[in-house]
Order: sequence, then C-alpha cells, then structure tokens
Amino acid sequence: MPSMSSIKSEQCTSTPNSSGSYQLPVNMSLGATTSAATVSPSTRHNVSVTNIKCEVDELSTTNGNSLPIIANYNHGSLRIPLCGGVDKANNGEAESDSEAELTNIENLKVRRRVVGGGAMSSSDKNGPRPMSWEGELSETETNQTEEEVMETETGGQNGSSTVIKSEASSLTETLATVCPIKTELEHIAGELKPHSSKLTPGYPLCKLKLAPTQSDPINLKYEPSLGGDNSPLLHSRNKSNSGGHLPLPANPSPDSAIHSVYTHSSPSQSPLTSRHAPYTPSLSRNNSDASHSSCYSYSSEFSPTHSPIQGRHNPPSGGSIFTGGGAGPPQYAQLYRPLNVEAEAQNLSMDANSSSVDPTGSSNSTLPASPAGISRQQLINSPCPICGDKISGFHYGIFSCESCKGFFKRTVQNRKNYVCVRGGPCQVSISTRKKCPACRFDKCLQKGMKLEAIREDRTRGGRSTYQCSYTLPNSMLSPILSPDQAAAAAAAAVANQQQQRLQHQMNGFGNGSTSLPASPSLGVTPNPTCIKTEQTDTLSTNQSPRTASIPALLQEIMDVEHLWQYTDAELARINQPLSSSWSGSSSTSGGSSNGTGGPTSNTANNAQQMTNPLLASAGLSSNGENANPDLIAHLCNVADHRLYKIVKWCKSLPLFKNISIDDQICLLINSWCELLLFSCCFRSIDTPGEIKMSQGRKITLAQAKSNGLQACIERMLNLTDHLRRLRVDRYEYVAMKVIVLLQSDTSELHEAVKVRECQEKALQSLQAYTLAHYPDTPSKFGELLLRIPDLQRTCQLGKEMLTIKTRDGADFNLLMELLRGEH
DNA sequence: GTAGCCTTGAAC
DNA sequence: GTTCAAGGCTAC
Repeated sequence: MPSMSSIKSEQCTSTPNSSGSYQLPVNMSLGATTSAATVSPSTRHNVSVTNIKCEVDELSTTNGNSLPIIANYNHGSLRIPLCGGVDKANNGEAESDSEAELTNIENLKVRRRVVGGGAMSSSDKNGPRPMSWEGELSETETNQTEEEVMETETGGQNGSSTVIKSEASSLTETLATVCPIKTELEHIAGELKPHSSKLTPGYPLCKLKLAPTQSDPINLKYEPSLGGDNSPLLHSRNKSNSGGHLPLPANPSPDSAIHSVYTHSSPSQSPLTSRHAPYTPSLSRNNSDASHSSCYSYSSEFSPTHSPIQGRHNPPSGGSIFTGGGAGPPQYAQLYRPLNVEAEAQNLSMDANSSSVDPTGSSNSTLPASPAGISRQQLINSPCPICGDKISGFHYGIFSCESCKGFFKRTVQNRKNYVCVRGGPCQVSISTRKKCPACRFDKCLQKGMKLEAIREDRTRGGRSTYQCSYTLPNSMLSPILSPDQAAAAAAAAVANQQQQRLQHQMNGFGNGSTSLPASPSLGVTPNPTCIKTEQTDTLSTNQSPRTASIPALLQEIMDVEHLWQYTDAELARINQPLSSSWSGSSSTSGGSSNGTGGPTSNTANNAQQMTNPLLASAGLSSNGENANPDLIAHLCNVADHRLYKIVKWCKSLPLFKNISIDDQICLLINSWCELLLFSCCFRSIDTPGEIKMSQGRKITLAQAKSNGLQACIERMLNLTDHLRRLRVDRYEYVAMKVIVLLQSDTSELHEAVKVRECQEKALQSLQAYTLAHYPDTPSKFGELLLRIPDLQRTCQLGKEMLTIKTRDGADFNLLMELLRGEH
C-alpha cells in the first residue's frame, strides 16, 4: 500500500493557461504508483459542462519514485503542483510492513462479489417474479439451539453479555479461517460498542455491531476448521479479545482498520447491493425491473435436515452446486436462489426461470419431490423465523407471521428507531416479542426482511418486485460449500443485515416523526458561505424542490451531507467526558494500555494532541485546559467516531455506492485524512487566522506554535484563506470532498476506470455548478481543484505530527492504527 | 403499539 | 379469475 509519504513534497506555482483551463491534480491521493487519470469528454448525466480531460504526468523523484505532478486538464497548460509528504525513504520500513500486512489480508479476503456483477442487470427483466416461494423455512432444528442460548441470555445482563461473547466467538471462529477481515470486524464491533452506547441516542452504533444480535444458529452451527488464520493482525486480536478491547497489533494494518470501521459501520454495500442498479436509500417501490432478475438466497432459518422445501423442478441451466447431482441439499436450489452465495462464494448464477416454483404450491414439475421437501402449505405451517408464531405468508422478503409482518411495516413506515435498553440481543418469541421492539426489528432484518419491500408510496395491492436477498446460513452452506464459501456467505449475511439496519437508520434521519433525533442538526458551526443547506430526509429527496442550476448529482451529494455531520446529541455525548466525568477508566479504546486511567503520554503530548488538527478535524477537541491524561484517548476515540461518520457518509454517496467494496475501502484509506482536514478548513472560513474546532473552540497560529503544530496549522490556515478567497460554498465543498474521495490513481483499485468515471461525474457536476452559479469567475472550478494538493500536504503534516505524538504505545483504536499504518 | 383481518391490485 | 403480498382498518 503506497503511503502518502511516497510522494515527495514539492510545491510549484500554478498558473492558468491561455485557454482558461486547468490541469487537474488527479493524483491527489497517496499512491506511489500512479496512472493517468483521464476524464474523457462526456455529455452524460444531463449536465452541461466543459469537457474535462485529466492526465497525469509522472516525475521521477530523487528517490526514484514515480511522482505524478502534472495533470493536464482540458488540454490546458496549467501545471498543478502535487504536494506530497515526507520522502518515502523515511518511511520505507513502516510501509513495507504495512504492505506485507495488506498482502496477507488481501490474500485472505472474502470474495464478495460476482465477477462481472451482471446477475442483476436489467437485462434479466424476463425473469420470474421474485419471492413467492423463495423464503423462510422452518427453524425447527435450529430453534433448540437458539432457544438454549436465549435462555442463557435472559439470565440478565451478565447472561446477555455472555451470549454476545459466545456468539462473537463463534462467529470469529467461523470466519477466522477464511475471513480474517470479517473477524476483525467482530472485534472492533465489540470494542466500539461502548462508544456507541454513549454516542447515539436514537439508534446507537452499538446496534451496528457485526455480531449477531440474536443467537443465530447461522453463526453457531458452522464450525470450520481453525488454524487458518493467516493474518498476524487477526491472530493478535484474537488473542487479546477477551478484554473486549482491541489492542493494536504490532503491525497494524491500516487496511484492516479502515475495512473494519468501514464494513462494520456501514455494510450497506453488501455484495448484493453492489450488484444492484443504483440503490436509492428511500423506501420505494421502484425496482420492478430488478425484481425480474432477482436472485434469492436462503433465509437464515434453514435446517438442512428438516427442510420443508420440496424440489420439483429442473435444475437451472448453467448448473451450480445447488442444482443437484451431488451431496448436500440440491433441492434447495430449485426453490431458493442463494444470491449472496452466488455472488460472494461461488459466483454462481441460477436461472430464474428454471428455478421457478408454482406460487400456489402445487407441483409443476415431474421431478420427484425431495424426501426433505414439503409443499408451500407445509412451509407456511412452519414457525415464524422471528418469533415462532405461525407463518401467514411471504412478507417483506421472508416467510413470517402476520404480527411480525405488521411490526416490520409499522417500524419502517413510521421510521421508528427503537433502542434496546439492554443493549441486545433480547429473546424474541411469541411471548416476548412485544418486550423489545429493537431486538425484534433487528431480528426481522437478520432474518431477511427487506426495507425496500415497504412501499414508500403505500400503494396497495399488486405484486411486489423488490429484490430478495437472503443469505445462506452456514448450516446450509457447509454441506455444499467450502468453509471459505460458507464463511463468506455468513459474512455477507451479517453485512446484509447491517445494510438493512443502516438503511433504516438513515431513512430515519431528518424525520421528525421518529424517535430518532429530530433532525440531522449540524454539529459544526454553520458556514456563512453556505448558500443552500437543504437537509431533506432521504425519503423525500426525490420530491424535494431542486434548484435547476444545481446538478442532480451535486444535489444528491448534498442530500447525504448530513451524514457527515454530528447531531447535537452526538456532540453532547461525545464531548461530555471533556468537561465532566472523564475518569479514564472508561477509555473504550485504550483498555489494554490505559484502561485504568493512568497517563498514556506526557503532559506536553497531551496538550499538543488536544489541539491536534487531525483531532480538530474530527470536529471535536478540547480547549486545552483539560489535563486529564486520558483525554488523548478520548479525543482519539472521538476521531474514531468521526471515521465512522465518514464511512456512513461515503457509503451513502450516490457515486460511491456503485464502487466495489474493496475499492471503496481503498479510496477511503487514501482520503480519510484529507476529508477530515478539508471539512475543518471549510468550517473555519469565517474565522480568519483561526482554525475552528467544535463548539466554537479555535486555535490560532500562535497557539499552534506553542504546541509544535505550527506547520500544520499554518497550512490549514493557508488553505482556509484560499477557500475564503474563493468563496467556496457548501455545494462546492461537498463536491470537492467527493472528488478528493474518488481518487482513481491508486494501484490498489480493482476498478480504477470505474472510480475514475465516478470522479469524472463529480468533476462535471462541480464544474457545471460553478459555471452556473459563478459565471463571473469562470476560473473558480480550476482554482478549487488547485487547492487539493494543498490539502494533501496539510494532511500529511497532520498525520506525521499525530503519529509522532502517539508513538508512546498508547492504543487509540482505528485512528492510531491508521496512523501507524502510515496512511 | 399490537395483531388479526380486510382490501387492493399487479402478475399470472 | 386466481393468487398473494402489499397497505389499511380496527379491536384490543
């Protein structure tokens, strides 16, 4: 993994060319190896823009690294300096370690996607109707195990905790062999839970944990062979997991860190989703096309030995492991279409027609019924996978009872965000399903209910056409899939659930009718240059009045900007320890190093870190008067939370959602710091000479000098001055963030072209916007882009400083892991 | 808020 | 016309 430091610091003078165009600093990210990023002329997207062409020239640095320093924009001659950081040679060792770690992880990475990803393409419109038969089965066999665990958990808080650990452990073991990254997520999920419980009142992040929220046999049954943990990082974490914290490994992988926070916090980009057409966060009944190409995977309640499924149909053409002829339950494939399995583990595809089943339950095939199969009626007679009640039909993606159907409908339609007072998971049964709606909803998602099945327009009648995306449980996978494949599917199952949950959470934002914080209030000082702050909820996005001169894409980007911001409630909770009861013992991240409240670094470092621009960029900081030794850990944890916010934000971006998960992670690794610092600078536009932190706190250059942060703050001030001079408004700001995020010139990208195209769209939108709104300053677009190299260099300085300041061994979670990874 | 029953309407 | 998965209604 190239590091930022691989780019040699260099600064040039920029001048516009005679044609008025600019060279785009394409290589604004961190790659040591760069490629030409060409933004080809395009007239797409209904945006009238000047054609953009970006090319990157490479320049050999003194240490032999290829340094892209020139981007030719629109045949222009303006040479944009690319600012780098320290010489790569200075960080060669660390980088090497990082790369080695990444290589390990990369090699072990779960296969998430279908090659080609075309299974869900619109060309499959002639497929069968979705669902009808593809759905839940009896959990007769699994109930016992589940109930046993539930009984344990109902023993109280301790019991609950035990169950959670047990499940996490089980899942860890399940995934450890082949899915080290996912396993890391489990650890991080557990670690971040305390964070979350303090952070988000409406829908705590703890609910985003990857560990099953119920005692799910999916994760309990599968017991892969261990010993396949090839990740030193994972191994380290496994060993130290007992404490519930995440000790940093000796050679922490920045990739793993980002991956962890990324997938954990927002798995909305599930392998399934990644294959979909652009996915709208809204709950709309708008996917009829996609529905015809729907693929199904198993519900999570399969019991292979008690399968109620009857296989009566010819196996799909093309063949798959599910089509019979071998060991395992091939009959399942004739009724259930394991999308996730196909996508992630097998790259299989099942022909929809061939897998169709008569919705009435009557056999329409001459194939003999499977001994294990049952009719639809038998299927309906099975217990509801959520509560165990009688199944009434196929509702929102699974076979469920009427009450759970209604509950799911009410919860989604009314955008309820329940919070489990116990922190979950609570038992959900017929007798207890009313007790904890939070856990019940969790289980609905876990079992496969789909948010998109709820019709936004509340249209009645008709057949629903959403995409069904169950995840094959390991109990089903194990006989027919390799442990790798099964684990991949299990991971996808969890991710799918997380995706749904996050989606629901996102849909709840900004809606006053929910129990969530009433609105996505901005956690930072509103910028005076903000010309529009349309904070529409996702459901009403399409109906919101739009300014015609604002490109649709830009508006979409703006619409998710609230995810970047902290709510007032979040800010209040996060900042609480700064001013009151921060005792140190609650250091959620530093449990292994400073959990007792002892100092983790000296006072000087403390003071410096309190005003560290990176922490400041997180939107939170101390005023420097709080000398509590654990403040550093707290602030860094705050920065961790900021990373989570970034993840949530970026995964909701209209462009970003269509990028593969691997590339999303890569992009995020490369740009997270730039994004943070840029937001901090933008926030400070109205305070010349000061970098504005949260809640009105500011840091001046003089203060920075005393803390040894002069260089970084100076650059931040300089960048802020430019932003002020350019009168960067909020739309431009959000567009630039996306452009910074979508750097396609890192060698790690699997689909660099796709990323480049996405960036191109963002560029076009920004250009169209600036031309439309600032016709008197046609150079504004180019000048905005010119600020990105400044941002990069500033970021590099900030990271270096923070890295130096924290080399005393303190454990600061993701942020520190990222820093140690030289990212 | 829950949950059983009813109504609706697109797909077949 | 039938099916069935949506949303609606309403007693509790």
